[in-house]
Amino acid sequence: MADSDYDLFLKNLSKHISLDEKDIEIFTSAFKLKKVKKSEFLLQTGDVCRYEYFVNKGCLRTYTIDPNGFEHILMFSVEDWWAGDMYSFLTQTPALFNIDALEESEVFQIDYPSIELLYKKVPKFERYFRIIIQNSFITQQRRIIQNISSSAEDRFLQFKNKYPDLIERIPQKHIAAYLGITPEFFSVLRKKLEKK
Amino acid sequence: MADSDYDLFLKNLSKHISLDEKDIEIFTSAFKLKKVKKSEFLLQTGDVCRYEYFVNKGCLRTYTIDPNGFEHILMFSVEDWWAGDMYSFLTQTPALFNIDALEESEVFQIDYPSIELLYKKVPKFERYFRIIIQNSFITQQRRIIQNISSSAEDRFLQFKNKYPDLIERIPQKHIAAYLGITPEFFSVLRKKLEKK
DNA sequence: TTCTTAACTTAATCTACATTAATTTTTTCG
DNA sequence: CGAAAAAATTAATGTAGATTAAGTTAAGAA
Repeated sequence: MADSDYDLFLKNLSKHISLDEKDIEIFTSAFKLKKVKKSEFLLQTGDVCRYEYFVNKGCLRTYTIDPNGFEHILMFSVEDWWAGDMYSFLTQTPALFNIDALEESEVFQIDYPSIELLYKKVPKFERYFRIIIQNSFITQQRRIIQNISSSAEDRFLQFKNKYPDLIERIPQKHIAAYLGITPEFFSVLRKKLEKK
Repeated sequence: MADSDYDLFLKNLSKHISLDEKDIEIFTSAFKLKKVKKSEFLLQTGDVCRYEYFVNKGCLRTYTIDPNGFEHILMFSVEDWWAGDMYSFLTQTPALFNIDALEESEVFQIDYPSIELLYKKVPKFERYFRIIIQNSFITQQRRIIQNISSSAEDRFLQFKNKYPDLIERIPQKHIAAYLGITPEFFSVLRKKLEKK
C-alpha cells in the first residue's frame, strides 16, 4: 500500500491539526484501507458498528428501513467525508443504521480500541475529531430546521445548491429518500421546477 | 458566588472526565454565572453568539423565525444541558438562531477566547466537549430520521416518551414548533390521542 | 446483443396536515 | 382581585404530498 493512498486523508487531517512525520506514521498505521464494491454493506441494522470510515473514493449512504420497507437516508458520504453509526460504534451495541456503497468505493477504517488508543497517543487527534463532529453537528442543525420549516420543494432547492454534483451522481430515488418524500412526488417536483 | 453554585456543572463534567482540585479551580473561574429572566434573549438572529451556555436552572429554547413570522424550535435546553449557536460562536459570525428563556433561568457562560484557552490549559476539556457534542450529534441523527420517516403523531409520541416532564412544563405551542406542525393540528392530535 | 430488473414518469385518488377564523380557557400583571 | 393578553380549542375549507397502479426508460448481467 503506497503512502500516496493516504494523501486525501492526511490532507483532511492537516486542515484541522498540524502533522509531523511521527504523527503521519501513527495515523497511516492505525487506519486500514478497504475496497468496497457497489451495493456492498459496511454495516447493517442490528449489527455492531465495528469501524468508523473515512471515504477516500466513491460514495456511501447511511440509512434506515422502516416497518413498511421504505428507506430513509440520513446522509451521503462522498470522498473526504466520514461515515459510521456513531452510537453503535461508541457503545458497541446494535446499530440503527445501514451503510452501503452507492458506487465502487474505498475507505479507511479504524476500530474502537484503535481510536481510543489514538486519542491517548496523539491528543490532538481528539481535537481533530471534535472539530469534525462539530461541523457535522452544525450541518445537522440546519437540516433539522429545514425539515420542520420548509416545503419539499424548498428543501430540494437547498439540497441542489449545497450538493450540486451529487444530483447527477446517484439515482434520484435516493435524493427523495434523503429529502423525506416519495420518488413519485420527487419526480413531479423536478418537472415543475424545470418548467420555471 | 458560593462554590455550591457549580455543583451541577462540576457533576456534569465529572461524568465524562476526571477532575482534580486544580481543574475545578480553572473551570469555576472560566465560567460566569448569569441569571436570565423569563423571555429574556441570550441571543438574537444576526448577532454574534459570544457565549456557550450551560443551563444550571430553568429552560431555554433555540429557534428560528421564518419569513412568515412562524417560530421553529431546534432544541430545548433544561438543567444539565448546553445551549448556543455553535456555528456563530466558532466563527464569530452572525447567528442563525434565537435563544431565549422559557422560564426564569440560570446559566454558566463561557466566551470563545476562554474556551480555546481552556482547551490548551486543560486538554481533557477538549475530550469533554467532544463527548458532549458527540452525544448531541447522535440525538440529532435520530431526530432527522424521525422527521423524514414518521408522522406527526408518531413524532409526538416519541417526544412524550423521551421528554415526559417537558410537556407539562412549557406551553404546548412550543412543542408543536419543535415537532414541525401548527398548534391547531397539535391540539387535534392530542385530543385524538387522549381518546385512545 | 437481448433479457431482466431497476429507475423514473404520469395520472387519478386519497389523506395528513395547513389555513383561516371564531370561541373558550388560561396566564399575566397592574 | 379584574382586565388584557396569550394560549388552547374547534370546525370548515384548502393543499402538499402519499398512495396506487400502469406505462416508459435506463441500466446490468448473461
